[in-house]
Amino acid sequence: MVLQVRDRKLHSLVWERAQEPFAQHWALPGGALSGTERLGSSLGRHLATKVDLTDIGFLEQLETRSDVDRDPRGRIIATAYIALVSTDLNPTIPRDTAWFPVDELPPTAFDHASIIRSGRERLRAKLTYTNVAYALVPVTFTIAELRVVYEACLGHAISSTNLQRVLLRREIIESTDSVALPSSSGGRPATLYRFSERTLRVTDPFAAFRPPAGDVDQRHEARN
Amino acid sequence: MVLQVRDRKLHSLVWERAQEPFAQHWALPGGALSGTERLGSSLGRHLATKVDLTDIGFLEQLETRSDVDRDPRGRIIATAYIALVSTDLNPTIPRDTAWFPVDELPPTAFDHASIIRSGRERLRAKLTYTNVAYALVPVTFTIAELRVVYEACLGHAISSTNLQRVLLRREIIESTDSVALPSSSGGRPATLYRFSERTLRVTDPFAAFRPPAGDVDQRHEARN
DNA sequence: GGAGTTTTCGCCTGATAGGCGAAAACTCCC
DNA sequence: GGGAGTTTTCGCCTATCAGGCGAAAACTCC
Repeated sequence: MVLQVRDRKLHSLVWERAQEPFAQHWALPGGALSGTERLGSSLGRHLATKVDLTDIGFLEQLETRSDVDRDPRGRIIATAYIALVSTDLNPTIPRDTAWFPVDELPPTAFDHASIIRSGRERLRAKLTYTNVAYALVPVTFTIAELRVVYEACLGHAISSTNLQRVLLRREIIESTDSVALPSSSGGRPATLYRFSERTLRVTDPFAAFRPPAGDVDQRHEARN
Repeated sequence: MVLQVRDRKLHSLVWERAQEPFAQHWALPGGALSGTERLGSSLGRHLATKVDLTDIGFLEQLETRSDVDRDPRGRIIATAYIALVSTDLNPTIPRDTAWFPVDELPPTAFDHASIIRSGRERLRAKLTYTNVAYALVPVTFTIAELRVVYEACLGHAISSTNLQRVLLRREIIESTDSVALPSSSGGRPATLYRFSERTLRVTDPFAAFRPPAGDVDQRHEARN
């Protein structure tokens, strides 16, 4: 499932199926697994050949569906992934492919609508306690741009004041020296920000239940 | 992966393999998927037939492994699940089966050690922002018992004072009228508590980025 | 130069994690 | 029966962080 914020809405990349079952319905990109390939790289290959998407900022396994009747042809097991694409990319896509807002999906094939809902929830959750947003925006961005992305994914309005303060306080983003080009509508030119890290980092979800201060946590030294 | 807190440590149920590959190594319980079964019920069947574990309080898909070389016999794809068992259950298990502390694992088969690490991390995370602990303790329990469970899973000491206050404040647990039998070591008899809900409920991971107060969130009415 | 826009910053409030210590309610032993 | 020791529970206080509000800053356009 390839997700990108376009036109202030969270979109998913979908393919129109030519063959039965579900001909003329929209399906998530993907395909059968070759015998010598891992799931992750299989997805990368499918995307690179059909769409010119080579730099995916974030790729994560979502879940595996095994319902017996999810495919009328018989038992097909599918593992869904989430891929996030930055707003500054606009890959050329084949004619049978389209971006659809996740909240205004056309008739979908298989259980793909349900998978997309599940993926959106995962993304919503991760936005609030990780820095995944780095994969959804360019390397540098303004708070206003970042706000649009957060609003599209979370599905509700948020204040740019809060967004800026919270992310700065958590040291998830940091300001650069440069400012964005003044917009045509006037207003103070926005500072450009960047993510301090562009790899996944989780903010401790709760202060609660943390080890007491000064505890060295001997039992789990090899934390990873 | 069946997890239970025993003797103040988080344990995983493992089977000793009789056949190659990895004969005499310990592996996670599980088996091949029958043609007409979903992954979840397949796990239930495998557990019920070999071990008398019928009431699993919590069962959740963890992840699917697809590395080409994870099984020397060839490409085998495996989907791992997490099952949580309450401390008051002690199922009879076959002779080739054992509970091992997740931090003191014997030589394990395949990538199962890595899967167990991954599962432990998932459990740690969920303990801090959900009420999953309901599946690890009996219906009623004392704060001291609950603390042992949390400490075993989190891997560090926590204060029962804080645990009690935080979980009560979040309305995750509530006190009952009864008290536990006085322990032989003396001390004030502990109040018995229960989880207000015994189905998974997530505490909002952060206050940040919430919809502004009074916002009805029209765009995501059909939240599920 | 003034009006309108957008961004940024500072001040304050409210909620919550969590440390510390005292009180409560027991058992055991002399 | 009266300590002494244990364990649980409660109250008080503090530190941290989300977040509302408003003012100042820095532009464009007329």
